Amino acid sequence: MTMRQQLSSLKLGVEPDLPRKPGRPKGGRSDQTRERILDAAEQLFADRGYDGASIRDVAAAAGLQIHSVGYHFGPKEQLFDAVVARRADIMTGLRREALAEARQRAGGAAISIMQLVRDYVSPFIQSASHGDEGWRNYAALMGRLANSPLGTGIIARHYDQTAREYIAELQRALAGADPEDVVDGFSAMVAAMLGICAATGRPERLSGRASRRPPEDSFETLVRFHTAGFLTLTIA
Amino acid sequence: MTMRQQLSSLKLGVEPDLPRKPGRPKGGRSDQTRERILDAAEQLFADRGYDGASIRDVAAAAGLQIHSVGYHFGPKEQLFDAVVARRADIMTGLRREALAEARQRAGGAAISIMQLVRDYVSPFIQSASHGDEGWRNYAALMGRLANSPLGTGIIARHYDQTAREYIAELQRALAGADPEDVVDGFSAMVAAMLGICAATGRPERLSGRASRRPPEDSFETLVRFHTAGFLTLTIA
DNA sequence: GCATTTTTTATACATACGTACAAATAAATA
DNA sequence: TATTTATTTGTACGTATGTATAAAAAATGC
Repeated sequence: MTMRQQLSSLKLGVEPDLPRKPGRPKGGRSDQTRERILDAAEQLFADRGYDGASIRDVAAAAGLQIHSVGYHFGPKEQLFDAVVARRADIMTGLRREALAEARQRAGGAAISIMQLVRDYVSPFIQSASHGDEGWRNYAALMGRLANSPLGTGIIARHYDQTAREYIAELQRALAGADPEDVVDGFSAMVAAMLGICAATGRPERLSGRASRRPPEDSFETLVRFHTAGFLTLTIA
Repeated sequence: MTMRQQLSSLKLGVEPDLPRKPGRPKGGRSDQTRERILDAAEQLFADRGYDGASIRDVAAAAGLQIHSVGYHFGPKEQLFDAVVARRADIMTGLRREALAEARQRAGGAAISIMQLVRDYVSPFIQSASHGDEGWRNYAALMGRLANSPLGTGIIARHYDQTAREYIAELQRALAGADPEDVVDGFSAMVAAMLGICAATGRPERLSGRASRRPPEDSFETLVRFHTAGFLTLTIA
């Protein structure tokens, strides 16, 4: 029995609802099907990676036949991109909104480092900890994607623009700091954010804790920790 | 043409040397074969992930027939573990050595935060930047493994013990800080370390730089940044 | 010098994969 | 009511996968 087969026998959180009959569904039922496929793909890609999750697994987890996935999303790569894009758009919206508000409050002055760190990281960690299972799967998927060649292009497409805006504000608030250092600090912050939400169990093992520390607690630590890190970059 | 097939046509750094004949090679030639297989597997696992790299690809990259891989390493999972283990042992040795020296220098007193950060991170970043191609591939592989379920057990097996020793020293140096915060800081440090060596090209894109920043420069920034982060944890 | 061991090649097998095609069915449209 | 469109099912195809078996060939050991 291969590892993939072992994994395939795992229960998935996406309940198959009902076996459905062929035929055009009434109303926008197809949108619902698309969401179900994306949910199932999100979980499987997060758990097993792009190559480890098959289209068959996705279809089965969504309670559909194989070809329905291809019908709605085309080839596998497009399905993967659709999974990432769905919540990336939401995430980017939240971050841009927070940035706009912070800019307004600052009224022309530089935004504080702590505020920038908080505003960038908070939507992700809040979604991953308070959101539904889909958000948790999405967070795990993004963590897995972070250092992989496959993820690079997708992340660039969906997240780089907003990242650059935050970096510009960080550099403004850290006048005198080497801009490259600020980028490194930003990268460190993102890496820590993804690590917190990955739920690998490593922090528990390293601290001897029995249960997982609430991501909100780690979030507060992350904000303090990385704010201090950024501030030290101004000291040449 | 599938994506995997496109990738398969890429040139690999492991040159096939010569087609060899069957039969027992003289001397410890088999050790050399094992190293070649590990080198090829290291690169392919780093580039394409566990499921994305096939045993056939590994064998071809090493200039061998398919079954030679299975002969030397058994099933695929054992090959993967052997790839990780080979350099993990070296890395762990360097870190423990550095820690022992630092303890001796401190002579019973707590080791400085900056020293601990430097000693833990330095072997990895130095190997990944000054070492041969194998070390670069290994660093990329570890980054890819960091947030994946598959990597969790392997990392635990090879890296947790040393990590706990460093964390204990960090907690000693940060008397008064919440031990859980220290673990979060350590996790952040490791995540940043892996991100620097992943060579995804994202820092270049975010900073507008044409070429990659030398990892040594990022290393110095990481040390400063994370030392400041740890120090702020003592302020309740 | 002959038998044994080690390592490699060559081939085979059952399964899983991504994708495509044809048919069926129900809603929407006219 | 007749036609079209949208969506799902069922099946099929060629290829790739992990693993196993059999054979061959070179070095070693007695």
